[in-house]
Amino acid sequence: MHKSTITIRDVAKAAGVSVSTVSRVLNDRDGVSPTTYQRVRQVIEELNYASNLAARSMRLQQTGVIGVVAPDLRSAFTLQVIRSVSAAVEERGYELLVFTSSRVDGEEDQALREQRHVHLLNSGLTDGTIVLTPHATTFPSERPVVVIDPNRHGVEVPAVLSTNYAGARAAMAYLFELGHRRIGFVGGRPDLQSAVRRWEGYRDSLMEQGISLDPTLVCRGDFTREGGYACGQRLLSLAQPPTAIFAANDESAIGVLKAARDLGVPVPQALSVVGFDNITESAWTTPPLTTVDQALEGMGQAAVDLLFESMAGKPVAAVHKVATELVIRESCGPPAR
Amino acid sequence: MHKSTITIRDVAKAAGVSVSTVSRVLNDRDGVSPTTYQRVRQVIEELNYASNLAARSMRLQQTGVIGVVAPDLRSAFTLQVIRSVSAAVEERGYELLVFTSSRVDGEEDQALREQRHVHLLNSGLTDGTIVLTPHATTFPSERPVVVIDPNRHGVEVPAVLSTNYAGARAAMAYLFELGHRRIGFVGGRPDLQSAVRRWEGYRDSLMEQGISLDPTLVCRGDFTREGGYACGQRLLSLAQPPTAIFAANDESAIGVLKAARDLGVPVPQALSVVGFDNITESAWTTPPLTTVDQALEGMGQAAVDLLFESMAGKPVAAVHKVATELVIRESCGPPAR
DNA sequence: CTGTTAGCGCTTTCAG
DNA sequence: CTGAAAGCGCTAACAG
Repeated sequence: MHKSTITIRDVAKAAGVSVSTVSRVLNDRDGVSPTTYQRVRQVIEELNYASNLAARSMRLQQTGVIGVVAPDLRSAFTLQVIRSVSAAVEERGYELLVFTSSRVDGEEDQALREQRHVHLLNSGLTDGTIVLTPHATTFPSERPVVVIDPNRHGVEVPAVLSTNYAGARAAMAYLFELGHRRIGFVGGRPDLQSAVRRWEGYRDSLMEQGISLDPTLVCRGDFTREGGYACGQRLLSLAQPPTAIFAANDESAIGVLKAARDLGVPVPQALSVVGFDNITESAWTTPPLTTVDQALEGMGQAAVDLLFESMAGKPVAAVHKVATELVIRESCGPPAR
Repeated sequence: MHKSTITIRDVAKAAGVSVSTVSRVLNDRDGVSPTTYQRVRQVIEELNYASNLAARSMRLQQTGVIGVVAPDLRSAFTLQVIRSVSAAVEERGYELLVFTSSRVDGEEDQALREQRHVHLLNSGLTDGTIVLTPHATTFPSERPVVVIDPNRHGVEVPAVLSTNYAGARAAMAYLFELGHRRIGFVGGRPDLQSAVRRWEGYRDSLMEQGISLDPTLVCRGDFTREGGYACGQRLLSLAQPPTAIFAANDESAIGVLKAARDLGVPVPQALSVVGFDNITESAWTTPPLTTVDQALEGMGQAAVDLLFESMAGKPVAAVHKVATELVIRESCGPPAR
């Protein structure tokens, strides 16, 4: 069933030419007579030949493939960024290869895994690689590497980040404007830089309004729906529940929405909810979620731009910030009298 | 910045041994003295050396990597299957490489692209490849290939399918049981086998109940939310709207749910909705969606099982069917009076 | 215009 | 136990 590999040599033999001629035809190099070209092309077609990426990449520096190393395919954030990277990469006529490292053992292992995967790709298969939400801060690699939303400080390769702090401030400003004073917070994993920045935005906003931080209103989630649901349940069961909840990402916010629904708390009448990310999902919730748009498309695009500049040998900025913007939908209103 | 590639030769030189010795150490082959082994290991560590996948795979037949070729990363179906494949692959200690071919030009191109990607992976990089919802029916490949939910008939490699027809029948039976007689249908793309089978299930169920098919109640969607939304709007705007809608997949059903909400039609009081797939999302809709569980996890698992059997040289079944099961949540009820 | 040849980095006989 | 050498499939000089 599985045909034994057809190599360039087989093609050469069948066409009665040398391998180099076939190679020239394959790569559309000059210096091949039209007659020969035709014949070789035909044989390639007949034999259903396709060149071997491994061999090819070992000889060339260019492969026309960009790699992506993603922690796992579970989160909507990851997926949407991959999709935007995919679009940007294809626009440039490159292909995309994704390596997943879903098995999350420990944080240390995670970083090592990321590095290994980057090497695996960048040592020949790909012309450059983009790493999503990496734990590693350094990548020994022969080809350019760009990271998106790194989890730790001090990353030694170009990074694309969004304005997490400013975005959180904007969300809070909106809630204040509506009249909310008692605002709950559903945080993300404290080991993630983005989660920390959003938390700081929440905290500082309160402070500026002269509202003292109430620890009972802060719940530590984990960026998942389930986590958000649990936090929502806890916050809404308080003797004095918040009139608004700012969730550090949309998945958490969706969990809060569900908790509110299960507890019979109408949104936005009795509770306002704001998320962060603007994943496509958030436009489809009931009610549609007001959230901080992280321009996920923009992040993928920016990362690809940085990567190609880097591949072209140009010096690139160490950090590229993508602006956030509040998207107002229907999950917020003034506090219930 | 980008370190010049460190090769096995560099390691050999630094350790004062030959490349073959280093190779032996790398692959934990016998016949290396403990002293030498230690020294080489240490140098590898110091130089931060990692072997080159391209070169390695050119020499070996085993790479420890399984490939996945996916049409695009847009649909939840695709993603969830990839995730399940990922889990099953990792369980066996293999890595996963995903090639996406999002650019959908035409159907023909799609098939060619799939074939090219399979070859690219299977010609050395991967030990076997799984293709999701392929348009191609044949895959010239040197290594095993297994497909999941092929779009066309007559696929020449082992395929994993779910019982689409039976699932659709089960959904319809449930609606009949609740008392519905006027049931709308939101179909999928007619070029997809699964969409056709679900449509047939709908049609035959009606026939068996002695209900003649009303073309105005049938709307052709495209398996997307937007398509489902448009269909929902159309069906619910009918002079005599259906009391229930069976959507050929969950994404469409979610679109219908939104249309109902926007038109002020309460679900399940005035409209029952059933989906198909049971993507994780469907448990989080308002109200939670009753749907036909396609055992997406099971499909990925089954495909990986088939692939490994095939890789081990065992003969495998041409078709592996995964059973569907109706999951009853809160989107259905008896018809309004 | 075309063929010969030398590697890319790696593993694996085959000799020491 | 270790090294030299061949070759995986391919491309890029270098000669004809």
